Amino acid sequence: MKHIAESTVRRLSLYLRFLEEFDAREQTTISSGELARLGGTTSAQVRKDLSFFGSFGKRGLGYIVAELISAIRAILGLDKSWPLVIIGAGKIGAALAQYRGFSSRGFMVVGVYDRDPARVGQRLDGLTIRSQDELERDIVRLQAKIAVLSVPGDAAQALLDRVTKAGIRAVLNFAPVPLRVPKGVTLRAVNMATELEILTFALTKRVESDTH
Amino acid sequence: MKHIAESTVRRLSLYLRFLEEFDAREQTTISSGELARLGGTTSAQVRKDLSFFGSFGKRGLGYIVAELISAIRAILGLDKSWPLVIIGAGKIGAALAQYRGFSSRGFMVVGVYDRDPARVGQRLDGLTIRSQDELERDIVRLQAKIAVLSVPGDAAQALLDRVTKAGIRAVLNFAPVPLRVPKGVTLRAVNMATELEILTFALTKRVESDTH
DNA sequence: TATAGCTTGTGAAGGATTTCACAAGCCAAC
DNA sequence: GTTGGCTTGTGAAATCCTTCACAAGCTATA
Repeated sequence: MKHIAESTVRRLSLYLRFLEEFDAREQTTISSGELARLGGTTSAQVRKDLSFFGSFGKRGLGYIVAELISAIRAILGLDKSWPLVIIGAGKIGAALAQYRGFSSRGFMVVGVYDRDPARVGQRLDGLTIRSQDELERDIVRLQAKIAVLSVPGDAAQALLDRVTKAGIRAVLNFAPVPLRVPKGVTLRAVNMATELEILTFALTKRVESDTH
Repeated sequence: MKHIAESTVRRLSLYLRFLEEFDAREQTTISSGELARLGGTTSAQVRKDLSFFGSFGKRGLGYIVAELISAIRAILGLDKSWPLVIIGAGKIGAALAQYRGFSSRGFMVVGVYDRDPARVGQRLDGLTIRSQDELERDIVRLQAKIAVLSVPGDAAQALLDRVTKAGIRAVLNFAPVPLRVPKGVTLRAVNMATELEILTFALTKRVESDTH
């Protein structure tokens, strides 16, 4: 398959959210134009995004909501269940472990780990916080491929190295440091400071261009 | 000024992080090649990113770390302090309110708000959770231009409308719903499900291309 | 069966971003 | 001061992504 841009995948995820809403309201068909309006893009963009993966619509009619949902789920890999481990049960890790939005989309938090012995054994919304010593064994046993890393920056790389050796193939990093992964492992970083800095850049530029 | 791509701003934020590390280690100069290696990009990209804003280096030598830090800070608007409000003191909101990484970069959490009367009045790391009724007054009084929105999806749009009317000009949205902002307001969304779906897409595609 | 009214799927065009490649310029050594 | 070794800044080329525009095809109606 040709390389797919991240922007396309991101939009597919967005379309899926709208489609699920439409499905709940029992609307059966939808046009690329409607999806585009909701998603803040153009109808051509919607059709192009989908066209990389096949043709799912009916000319003159649009898309059958239920069918398109299945199609996008399959494209994104959401037709399977994904066990994931959360490493670091601090503020962010705990918030994520208790976030309800995951299970509805096929993500299953199967383990939460912390290095602090005081935290190990505490319960977090149905899960018991486990020692980081158990990480490798659990990842192999549960066949987890996805890890969420929410530990202090100085611990992140070492833990990442350990879990990729144990079989983790995709990592969502919340630690505010850039990390290296071996080939074949996908890494995404969510960095609060960077997000805010993109905002201040926009604010700063706006003020400047107002005065010129 | 010509339009600047978001990818450029994102990289500048990343360079800044490396530069601050170098500064702490008292290294005085750095070349575009070194920055590129750390940031996972190319030296030409680093130089091009900077060239939109001026020329900050010395040929044959590279960049003076301290000077480049000041320059990038000014570009991103980090040479001022930015008061920000956090709306919603649930798990995510509370985690953000207690996150230490903000203040070091010029962001000052000046208020945390919740609609739940049981939460109002509780203390959160030096701040008292306030009622959402106070939002407008506080935003005007404190001249806050940035809001972090960490409320349930169904409450997000109404709160966003209120705070933009009160003077908020940039919003970081953690609610898992797409939002609309008036012209002149910058909106960024952080959506955990989308981030994970980009990972599963990568995982799924990898498996497929392995078997073909 | 023919027609009118929509909507998809997709090459081609256009626009944006990244990479290339090299002239210009600085520093250090002698 | 001259030379050698580096590194920047930047047009031009290449690549990537989005938008345009229209033929193809579906549905409904008569």
